[in-house]
Amino acid sequence: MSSTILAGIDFLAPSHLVARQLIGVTVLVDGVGGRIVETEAYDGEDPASHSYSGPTDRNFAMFGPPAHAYVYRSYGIHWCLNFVCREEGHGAGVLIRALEPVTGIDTMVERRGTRDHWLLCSGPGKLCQALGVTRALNGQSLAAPPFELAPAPQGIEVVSGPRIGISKAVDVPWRFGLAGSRWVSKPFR
DNA sequence: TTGTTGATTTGCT
DNA sequence: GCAAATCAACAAA
Repeated sequence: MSSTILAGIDFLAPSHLVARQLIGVTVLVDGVGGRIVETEAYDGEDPASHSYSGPTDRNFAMFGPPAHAYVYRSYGIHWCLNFVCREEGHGAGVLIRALEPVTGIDTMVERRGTRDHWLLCSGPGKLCQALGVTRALNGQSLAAPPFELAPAPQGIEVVSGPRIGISKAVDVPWRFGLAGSRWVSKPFR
């Protein structure tokens, strides 16, 4: 029960609220990670969400307990990391789109094969490669190793806008980012 | 410099 | 068989 609250965030809240609160939170995977600067929210009534059509072999983690990880393969090539929420019994989650590298940068550079720090985590696929996220972490609790979450600092400014890379419900402004951050995958208006 | 296209797995029709 | 919550290589100007 109490395990649904991590880093000061209640993962039982609606996914767009969780997405907003995740901005600025520091997340580490096996000691490698950084500060979240960009997220997107998805819920069970969203045509763009994987959970829209009910549980499948791939997305069952989204219908599991909140504050857990949902990892899926995108376009057959990349991994994408989500934090699971629960919204009135429907599958819901928050896609981690970008973060600012803080800890274990050497490891990220090695895994990504680039020394350009801008390209380490500025996108969901890159981020997962940099942090070593694979399907082995699907369904894992965010409260237990290798995950580690630290609360966001106070007074940060969050901006929102339409989501990216989807073809449905494009107008829903459920993309959130840290205002003025250069680490996002695409700048906000 | 910007724009377009290929790669590859998974799930649904 | 087709489409997808992406990324990076390559072509053109």
